[in-house]
Amino acid sequence: MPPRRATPHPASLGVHLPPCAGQDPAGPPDALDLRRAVCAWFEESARDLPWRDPAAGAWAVLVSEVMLQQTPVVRVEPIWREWMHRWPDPRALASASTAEVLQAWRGLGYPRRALRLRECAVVIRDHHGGRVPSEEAHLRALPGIGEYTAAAVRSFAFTAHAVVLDTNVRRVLGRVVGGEALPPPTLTRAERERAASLLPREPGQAARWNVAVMELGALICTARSPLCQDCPVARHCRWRAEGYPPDAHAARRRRQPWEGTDRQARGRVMAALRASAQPLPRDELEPLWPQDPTQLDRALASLVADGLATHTPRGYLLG
DNA sequence: AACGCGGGGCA
DNA sequence: TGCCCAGCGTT
Repeated sequence: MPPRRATPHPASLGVHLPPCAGQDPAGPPDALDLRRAVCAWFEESARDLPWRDPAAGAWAVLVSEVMLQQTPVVRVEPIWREWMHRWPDPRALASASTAEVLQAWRGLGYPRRALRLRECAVVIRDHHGGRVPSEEAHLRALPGIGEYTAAAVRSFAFTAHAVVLDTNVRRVLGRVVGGEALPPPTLTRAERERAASLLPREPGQAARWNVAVMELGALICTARSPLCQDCPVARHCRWRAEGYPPDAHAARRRRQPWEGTDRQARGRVMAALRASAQPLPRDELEPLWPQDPTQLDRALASLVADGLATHTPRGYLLG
């Protein structure tokens, strides 16, 4: 049984997806068993996340996906609810100010995503009649929407046939099919081909599989300490069968430092700007980063360049 | 292909 | 402390 669990009732996805039946001939012979097991597990163990509500709509899905880029679900959920209440559709967000949007993004990290999300809203309003597009090319043309997010929106919001390859899916497939502890540092063609070969041909089944395998990676097949005892596909898992060989790419995986970096300085400045209703003179910013005034200036300049801060005669402002 | 970009929680 | 998290855009 999964550790943090879930809901008294089965989770739902999209509108009328068929149950995970399985006569879909795509993929290796084993694939059918694999899919059935993962989907059955999902039915009873999935988290009841609000953006999976069938009534949520494509805008809700798009907002959730952008927020979830490199940010854990638990931190996204309350902010997502707030955004949906405040800006229930693209037109609403398109009318919001930069400062409002950045203020409301608090705690999620990577605040440039908030600006891009509002830009998405403007483009959707001006070029797509206020509705989230479903074509891949149109989605990819939106700021901040890359390969993963476009596929996720197409699959989850439009029940399209799309290969959804996030960090969870990559890890699950890498382990179960590839026998590797962790996926390579950058997404490879081989991974795309593997995922495509496992994707059910029928779009509804594909969408179901996508969300189910992603959830498995999030709850059971976790990066740090996988719960193989509770895993519905442990008997299919090559990594397990081969005795859990260590991460082959460990040497090439590089960690990003934090202490003393420009990123930390930027974050500190942003927190101060968010907390202040009025412009902050540079003198009042200096105590935030006493160790290196040059670095502070660099951080300020980059924030202004990114559109996250404005330099007025009276000081720096959010947005 | 590699790098910059937040921030919090947990082993 | 190091690692991880439903990645993207730029170089």
